[in-house]
Amino acid sequence: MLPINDFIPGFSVDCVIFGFHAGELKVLLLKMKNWERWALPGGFIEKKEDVDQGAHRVLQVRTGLDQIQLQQFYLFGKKERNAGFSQLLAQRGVIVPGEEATWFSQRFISLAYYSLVEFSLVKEPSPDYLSEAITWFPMSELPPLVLDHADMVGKAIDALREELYLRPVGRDLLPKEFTMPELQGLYEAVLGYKLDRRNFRRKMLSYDLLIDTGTKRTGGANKAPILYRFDLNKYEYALKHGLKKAF
Amino acid sequence: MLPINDFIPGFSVDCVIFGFHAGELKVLLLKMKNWERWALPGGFIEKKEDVDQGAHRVLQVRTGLDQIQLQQFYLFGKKERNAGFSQLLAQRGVIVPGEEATWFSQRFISLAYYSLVEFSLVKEPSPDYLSEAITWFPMSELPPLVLDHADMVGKAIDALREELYLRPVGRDLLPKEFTMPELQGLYEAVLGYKLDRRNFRRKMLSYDLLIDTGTKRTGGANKAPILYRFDLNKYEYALKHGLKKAF
DNA sequence: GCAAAAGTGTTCACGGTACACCCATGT
DNA sequence: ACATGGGTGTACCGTGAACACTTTTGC
Repeated sequence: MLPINDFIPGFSVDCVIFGFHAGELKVLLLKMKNWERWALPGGFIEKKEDVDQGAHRVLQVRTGLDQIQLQQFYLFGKKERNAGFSQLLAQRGVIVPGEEATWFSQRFISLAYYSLVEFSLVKEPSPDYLSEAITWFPMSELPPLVLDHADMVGKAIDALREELYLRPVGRDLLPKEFTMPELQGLYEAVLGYKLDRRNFRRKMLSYDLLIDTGTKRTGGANKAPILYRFDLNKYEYALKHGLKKAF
Repeated sequence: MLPINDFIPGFSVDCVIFGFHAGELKVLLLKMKNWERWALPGGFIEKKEDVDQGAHRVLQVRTGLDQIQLQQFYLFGKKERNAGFSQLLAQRGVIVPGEEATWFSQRFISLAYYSLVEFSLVKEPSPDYLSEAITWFPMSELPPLVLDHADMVGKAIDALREELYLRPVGRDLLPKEFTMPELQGLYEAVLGYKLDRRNFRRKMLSYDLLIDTGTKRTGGANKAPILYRFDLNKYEYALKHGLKKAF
């Protein structure tokens, strides 16, 4: 099963993966085996790898997602946060008594990351030994989660909203090409309220991050919106230096 | 010595404590015993306490600082970050071979916090088993630090600067009563550049966080500046909700 | 009275907000 | 043609940036 002896004991990582689809912000969750509870993709870090690097590995193994930006946002370290969890896993036959149950019954602290990924990047990966399904859930309709994972999602969205104030968002959540209304929908989904169409467009264009591809998206019963893509160099620069100054 | 068995293995916390004095931003450092290197106040977390709670305890024990807001900002988890450190400690007789040396020779990951404290709160505490002195250093003249502690200071100041964009700063760094020029000096010290006196004043007053105490600071060969204090309720509110919206 | 530094005021440009109007597309 | 939703324009206000003048204090 798990190569328990290779892992840093008592330490785990969990990833809040945000996606954007059908005008809604979604979170990627794994279904626990034999249990009507869901969990963030997470796992353990090997003794011989960097923590950040291990987080990428864990995410890749459990969701198939590769080459994803992961952003640390909080270490969850309450003493009782996983008390009793090992028993619950054992009761449901997910783990077997012995070394494995002992491993899970340690006190764990967990470093949480969040990430923005394009919705379509997630293929249905083969379920692993802990999970039997992987699904996007809208932020507004999260199922019951294990442990403090609901807290994690809450703190992650807070962190993402703050990010929005200082840096652009969208490159990793949208397809390469997208329309202005789609980008606005994303901002609205993250912020949780509506924005003025015309002012949003002007403001976004003023950042000088968008390139007009010259093509339009046809198919709707309305004027075909312009397809844009991000100027990746300028986007990177804006990520590093922020969009504006306060003083 | 250390109650090693009570600690979470392989995990530590470190605190970047910022103070403000004589127009400069300073960092609180402890001098290593028998060694021309300095370290951030840090330590280990007990198995029976929350991580955040343990960080407060560590800070209290090593610096005497109590009732301090601590803000997590990054987990330092590079694999080799403390490789060889145990030997260095042993060579200098800070620790003795055996259980203690084994403890320190584990791979450690370290959660870093930053905090803002009023300069005068730090009394010279009795040095502990690892350190022989405790001193404020100006950000611009940091001495050689152990491990990745210089990185920690760097990332902490970055985090603090971002904080300045969204929330007020000053309550914890200044005395109860302070003048507008003093507050401006603090902002300039954090940001690293000068601000316009008149515009700063207007902007700060517009936040509606300051209360005119009615008294002035005399003693300088110039017009006596007004003493202000923060409206603590409004300050708390601003901390929670941020100073402005971007969208 | 003079230097030093604080308090107050004014002007200008730009960005944000709140609108109304026109245009392309599919049915 | 018409409904739908995207693109463009304008007027107003508030904030931020740049800058000049007056006031107070200690020597």
